[in-house]
Amino acid sequence: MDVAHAAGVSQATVSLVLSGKAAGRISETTAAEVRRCARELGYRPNAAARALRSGSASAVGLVVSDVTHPFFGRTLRGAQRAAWEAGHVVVLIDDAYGAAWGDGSVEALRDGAIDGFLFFAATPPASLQAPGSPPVVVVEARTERFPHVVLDVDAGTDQVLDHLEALGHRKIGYYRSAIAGETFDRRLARWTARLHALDVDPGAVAVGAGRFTAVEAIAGAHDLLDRLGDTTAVICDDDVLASGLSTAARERGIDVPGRLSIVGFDDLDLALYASPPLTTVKAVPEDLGAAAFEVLLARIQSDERPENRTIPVELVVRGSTGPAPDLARG
Amino acid sequence: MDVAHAAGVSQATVSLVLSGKAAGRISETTAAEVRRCARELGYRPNAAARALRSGSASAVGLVVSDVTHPFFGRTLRGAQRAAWEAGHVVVLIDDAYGAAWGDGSVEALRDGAIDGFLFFAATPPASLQAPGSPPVVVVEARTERFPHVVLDVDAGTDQVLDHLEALGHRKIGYYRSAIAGETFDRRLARWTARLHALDVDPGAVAVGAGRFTAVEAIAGAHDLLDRLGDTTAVICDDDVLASGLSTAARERGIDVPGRLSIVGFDDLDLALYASPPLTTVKAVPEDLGAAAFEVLLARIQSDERPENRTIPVELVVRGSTGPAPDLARG
DNA sequence: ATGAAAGCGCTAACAA
DNA sequence: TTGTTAGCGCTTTCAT
Repeated sequence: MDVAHAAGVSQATVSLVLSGKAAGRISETTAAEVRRCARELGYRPNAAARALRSGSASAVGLVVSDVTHPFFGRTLRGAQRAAWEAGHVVVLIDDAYGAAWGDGSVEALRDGAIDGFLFFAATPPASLQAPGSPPVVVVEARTERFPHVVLDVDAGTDQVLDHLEALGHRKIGYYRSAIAGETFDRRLARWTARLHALDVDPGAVAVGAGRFTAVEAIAGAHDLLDRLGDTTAVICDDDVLASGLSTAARERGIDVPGRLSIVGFDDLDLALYASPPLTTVKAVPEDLGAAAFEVLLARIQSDERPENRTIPVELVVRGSTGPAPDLARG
Repeated sequence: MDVAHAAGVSQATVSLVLSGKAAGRISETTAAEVRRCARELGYRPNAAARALRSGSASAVGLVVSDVTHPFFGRTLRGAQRAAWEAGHVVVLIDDAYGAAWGDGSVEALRDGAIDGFLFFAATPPASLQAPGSPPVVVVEARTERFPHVVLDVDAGTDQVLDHLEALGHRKIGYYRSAIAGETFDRRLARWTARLHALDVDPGAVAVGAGRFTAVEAIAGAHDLLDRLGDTTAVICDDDVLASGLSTAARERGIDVPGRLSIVGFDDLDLALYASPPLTTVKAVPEDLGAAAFEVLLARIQSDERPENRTIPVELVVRGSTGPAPDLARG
């Protein structure tokens, strides 16, 4: 049960060898023997002791507003994988859109257990802004206080609007997220600016809001369709909402894209099941997650504030968008 | 910086108060003062030290075969929530269907950091069967070696088959998971038995296999449809596959449910976006996850092997199933 | 190239 | 009711 004893060396030697700090300090013969004994005895260093002594737990906390959303599942995968490769472990906290914060849940992740936090579209509690708090990186929200990693939603939204405009659409509606988020605010701002440029009153096109579940996305979409008017295209804050809109339109017999073009965001698997498949803005959430971890790691290791990162996105045109109909004639 | 000092008591008193073991041992006056000082100084106990000393990290590892699958997102949420309420933290490992195991990833979750493991449709490595290993509970797979929590897939499959049979279907095909899993084997066994009872040769109906991504689910569905023959209904191992089949059928102009009935499994949000919405077996993955954590906790605390648990499921009939067509006439 | 020894911040047994 | 004390298993400095 005792590697040091079995190998006939001191505890310190074992530590050096097993933590990879033996180079130039311990003879290769000894090191090999230590490793052999460790393997034989099934020895694994105690993480708690290591964390206590070294002050680093090799663990980061991921706070996600909704583990259930397909986008976050993939972001999580990217972050988890990057963390794993860097020898870090990932602690998951599902915030359920703020439901968990009332009692200061993050604080419960006690010192010593976590080297830093990643917030995925969730807002870090005030306590993490205090000096001496563990480092924080925010994903998909630009903040002053923390370094962040975001999708290039401005460019994505512009591409969507360019595409629709090229197809002749002017009355472009918006199906928004009912969940607040800086990322959604940015998209809204681009859309508003574009409508103004087109000399269209944003109040005169169909707008709606929905939450990220099928039932609510479809219900919200019906509300929006009730007020469709002469709107010929709707851009959506994500593919869940877009799928809801696509489903609602089908339920009403509204032809997509003949009567209505729909554009999603994220390029989730969902986009391919819709009929017709959704034109959407392709993001690679795995990259987003991985980049976020890298930034956090840089922050943990260097103590300097790392650069913010922006992950590119790309418009993918599928069947849900088409030329604007001439409603005056139709 | 030092609560004991600030409150004028010993370190031990602080420990007792802050870990809730003060009842009947420390005066309420003292306890209140300690708590006040702790709050004032922003003191939080060091988790690593606590874990080292007490031998329990209050953390469990969740090994998931695919964080990206909507079913697991919800299962994860259930487990995470239950763990949180019990004061435990959840460490996430995304196995990516076995991709991560080559280098013995779980072993890297070093002793002292994890009190136990939950395996979601992933197979615990041999090392966790050794005596002295942390407790393991397996989710959605029945095993001899470990306690487990599963959905009642037998009952679910039977309900599906009853439903289809009542609608007059005899040639019932099967769209299987290309990913192996005990849960899928069970469903297959029920289906095989039923076909035999109906005097139908399982080799004579349409069968296919697919993976849980849109692209592969749709591709696999097309393969299956190539060999549709006189099959009038297909049951699917989950809603992802069923959605793929629904999409593929639409692409081919196959009427659902007029020509082909489709049944899914899980009742994911996906089921509602399909057209028509999918008849499926409703599971509540949050319950599954929560139950799994409870079983693990029981195992951690009592050291006895806890009872296995089975979570009930329920058939939800929607538009994707209908009476069997009379193919001879058609 | 290796060992001895101190101590990270807690908890629990024992004293008072 | 509270304080004293001895470690938990490691890493790290300082000797050798």
